[in-house]
Formats: sequence, C-alpha cells, structure tokens
Amino acid sequence: MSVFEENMLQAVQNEIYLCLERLGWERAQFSVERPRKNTFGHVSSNVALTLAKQLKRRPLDIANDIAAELEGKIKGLEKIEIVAPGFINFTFSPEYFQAYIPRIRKEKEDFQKSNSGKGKKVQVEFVSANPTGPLTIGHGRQAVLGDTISRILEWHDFDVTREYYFNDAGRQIRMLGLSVLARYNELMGMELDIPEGGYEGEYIIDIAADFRKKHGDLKTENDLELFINFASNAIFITIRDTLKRLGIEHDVYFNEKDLYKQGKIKEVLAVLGEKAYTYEEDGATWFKATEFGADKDRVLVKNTGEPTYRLPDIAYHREKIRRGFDLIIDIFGADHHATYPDVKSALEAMGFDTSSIRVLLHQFVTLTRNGEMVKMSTRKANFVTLDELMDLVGTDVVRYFYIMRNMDSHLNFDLALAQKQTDENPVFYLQYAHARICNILLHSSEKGIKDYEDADLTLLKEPELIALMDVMLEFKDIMDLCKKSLEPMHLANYLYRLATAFHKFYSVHRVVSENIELSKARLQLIDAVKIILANGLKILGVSAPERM
RNA sequence: GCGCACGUAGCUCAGCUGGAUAGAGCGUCGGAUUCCGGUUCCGAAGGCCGAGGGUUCGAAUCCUUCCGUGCGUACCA
Repeated sequence: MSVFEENMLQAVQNEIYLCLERLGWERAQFSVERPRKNTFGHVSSNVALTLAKQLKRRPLDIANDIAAELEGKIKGLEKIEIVAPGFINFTFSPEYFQAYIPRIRKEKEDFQKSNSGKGKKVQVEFVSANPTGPLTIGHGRQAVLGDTISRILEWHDFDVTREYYFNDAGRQIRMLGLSVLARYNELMGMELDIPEGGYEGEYIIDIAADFRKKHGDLKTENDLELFINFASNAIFITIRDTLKRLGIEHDVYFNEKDLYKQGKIKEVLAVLGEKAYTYEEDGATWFKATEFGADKDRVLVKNTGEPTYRLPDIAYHREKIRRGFDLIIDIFGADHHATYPDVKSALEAMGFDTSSIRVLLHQFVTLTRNGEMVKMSTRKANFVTLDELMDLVGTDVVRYFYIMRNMDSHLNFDLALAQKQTDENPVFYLQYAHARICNILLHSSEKGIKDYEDADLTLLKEPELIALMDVMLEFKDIMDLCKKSLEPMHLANYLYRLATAFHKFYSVHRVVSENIELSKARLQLIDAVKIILANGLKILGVSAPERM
C-alpha cells in the first residue's frame, strides 16, 4: 500500500496550481477547503467561480476544463464532480484513508506533529494577576488560554517561555500591605481600620494571622515593607499552587520590582527624554502619545513622583524585546485593550521594532449561578476563586470549558450546569469516547484477538468508517489553524467532532465480532482514533481516561 | 461623545481567508439496545443570522448608518 505524503488539501491545491499553469490561466485567488456537507466530497474548490470573470466564460465550463486536466493527477482520488454554480468536488478513495492507519499507529504521539516553529523562541505572557488575592474565575480563562496556546506552539516545535509579570511594586501592592497591617492590628486588640480601597477578603485575615505566628507581636507602624513582602509572598505561593493544580507552570516570574532595582525605569525615562518624547507639566512627566495617534498625551510619572502603571509596562516590554524572542505574545483581558497602544508607541519612540509582539485580548467570564449573575471583585469578598471552581467541577472540565469558546466572546460559565457532571457536559462525551475505545481493546484481547497487526485494512470501507477517517486526517489542518489563529477553541471543537464520528461508527458497526479479519481491521482503526484523541486531549491539558 | 469588541434556534455557542439547502449541544417531543459500557445513536419541531443601505455572479461573513450589550476612554492596575 502506498503512503500519501501530502494531505488532501495540499494535494488538491498543488495540482490545481499546476493545472492552471498548463492551461495558461493566471493564478487567481481561490479556496480549497473541506466542504461543510459530506455530499460535496472530501475537498472542494471554488477555483472555476473565481476565474469566471477574467476568462469571461461560464464557471461550469471552466470547471469541466479543469476537471479534465486534473484527470489522473491526484493520488488517491476516487472521483471529481462538478456542481452548480461551478464548484469542483473531490472524493478520495477508501485506500487513501486506509493508508494512514498504519502511520498513525506507528508514529503515535508524533503523528502529523509539525516542526514549522523551527525552534524559534516565543514568549507567552499570561495571567500576570496582581498578587493581591487568590486567582478568580476571571483569571482562569487567561491562565488556561495562555497555557493551551503555549502547548499548541510547542507542538509546532516552538521554544516557548511561559512568563508571569509579577506586579510587586506600586499602589495596589501597598494597599495589600496596609490591609494585612490593619488585620494584624485587629488581632493585637486594636480597632479594625481597613484603609479606603483596601482588601476585605477573608484571606487577608489568614495572612495576618500567619504573619503574627512568624513575627510575633511587633510595634508595626514603621514596618509596612515587612507586611508588604510577607503578604505578596504568601499570595504568590497560593497563586502558583492554584496554577500548578491546573497543570500550569510558568518558566519565569518577572518581578516589577526588579525593573526599579536595576534602573530600567530610569533608563526608559532617560531614553524617551533624550528623544524629546516627554515633557513636564503640572508637576508630572508626560509622554507625547498624540504624536503616535493617541487622543491625548499620557502621564508616565505622577506629580507625587510615583510612576503610573504605564511606565513599568513600557520598561518591561523593552526588556522583552531586548531578551531576543522571535515572537512575543501578550494575553490580556479586554479591560487592557487601551493600554497596549501606549506601550507600543513608547517602544517605537525608543527605536524598537514592535512587529514581533502579538497581543491577544480575551473577553470576560460572566459567572452565573442558578440563572443569576455573580459579580466578582477581589477587594470585596464576594468572588468565587479558581480553586473553588476546580473543587466543584474538576480540572478537566475547567480547562475544556475555558477554551471551548472564541476568546472574542464573553464566556458564560454557568456554575450550576458545570456542577452537574452529566451528559450535558462535552468533556465527558469526549473522554467517554476514549474510555470506550480502551474498553473495546480490552474486550478484544479477552476474546482472544491479541494480535491484529496483520489486518487487511481494505476491509475498512463503510461510509461511517470513511467519515471517521476523514475527520482523523483533519487533525493537522486543525493544528495549523490553531497556530495561525492562536485560538485553541478550534481544537476543542475538532475533538468533539472526532468523538461524534467515532460514536456514530460504533452505534452501527461492531468492532469485535465473529469475523476475525474484519475485527482486526477495525481494531486497528479504533486504536488509531484513540491515538489522535489522546494527542489532542494532551494538548488541551485534559486527561484521557481509560475508564470512567 | 470617542475607541475596541460582541449581537446567529427557547438557552449556550460553531460557521476558518465571502460560496452550495445557515450547523451543533442542551432543553422539548418521538424512536433505537439478545450485542464491544445507553455517559451512546436516530428522527422531529424550532431561524427575515439585531435593523436599514451598499459592494458582487454570490454576504451570517466585507463596507456604511442606526439600535442594543460589554469593556475602555484615570496623575487606578
């Protein structure tokens, strides 16, 4: 049996290009895609439609010419059909699909793995939540998105650095220190006095108690720095543990504080000043953002002498570029969309090329419980933490749910639904397909079919099997799409479709039957399905259970 | 006001760079199992793709106006 090196889309596209060349027609823009309906074949192209205008001929006639010219050129092709208004549909033969089964089973986790990243260095910055409280459900979306995107890039052979920008300087962190101090004083018998804008969550009390355990009773008025360090460190540890529980570990925690210690903040001010992109007004230092198209200039250093968040952001991104990544991906919540243009402008003002930076914005998570919106705020204590969510529904569900929607859309996370853990949940449907395959493989060996390596794969030819194998081969296209769009949703949807194709096949055909030869062939098939399911789930960070 | 998004079935959402009769899950109603796990499968009902205009062979998709929702528009992060 021959092995087909290219996938269907590439093979068809290349042959159409060659065909147009032979016919002396210009290269037009045309699509080669998988049609929505399987009655349109496995691959479909609109090339005749797009050529109609420049050739001044009927699309159907053009399609006929192209089809005739393609005759016998595409390996593994069963038939070409021309359909009004001028689509050319390609149907591949069962042999084409069958040829992939041994490859999948041989290459296993490396099947169709891409090396298109060529080891290029990519930095993915995500979460970067202020260390002022536990991670919430809102942070969870970004955490899972960032990690899954990282996994997708790693699959494509990029060298990925997962990074967390740790805001351990500035006003918010001082508020945290003051809040813990207030609780500490309360423990010491003083009246509780949480500062305006301070943090009121229960965890502040716990930190204060731990502080007292470690440091005992202090006269604390002048030890704010001690409280800040203790508190931010305590919260850092809980954040890291929460992420670890989700299967996420950052390679680098970049401390904002270091930007100050190493003089990077001053450097940025100096460089921008030298190039006359800053000026002083009302006691503050301003950046001339209007010269880069902004509606107004921005403050970099307040009249109190304290930098705004923009300045360290600029300094941090300057460091990112200087560290020599080929690609820098920033994942931010939608509330940050206004800040990046300023950072970009400042970097360009300093003479940096910002084309390697790609900013991904994701919309918010709306949490509902019994149909009612649950509002989230770290300062007030009425939030649901990411840990609580994992307690409720498990990490597999959390990871899948967060990426199953387009990041441009609001994610509606219905807690009541998520807690159900029933068949309404796509994760179980998917995992069940994997578990079911494992069970069938187990069953077959109990039935005495231990070795099915010598199967006759030409027996795999029923429509449900062809449809299943068609979906299996789509894996590479989906991974390419994920890389291009940096949108893991496509993989989640794909795996769901793969599971569906398998369940449909299962419901009409027995795998293990009295017909030993047929059983062997189908065992090879489902073993291959299992491999692709497991590969995809691994990229999503979701487990592939052998039984449930 | 201005900027960035979003608006598709009762609900939650797909629909990739414009393509063929707009799809799925849940919910509703009705079916399928002597059998490898029914946590499965099949069928039905349910849509002026927010509204109007434009571009073209062809629009849910691109442009434009309007309406609605979210997030920004800080010397908060």
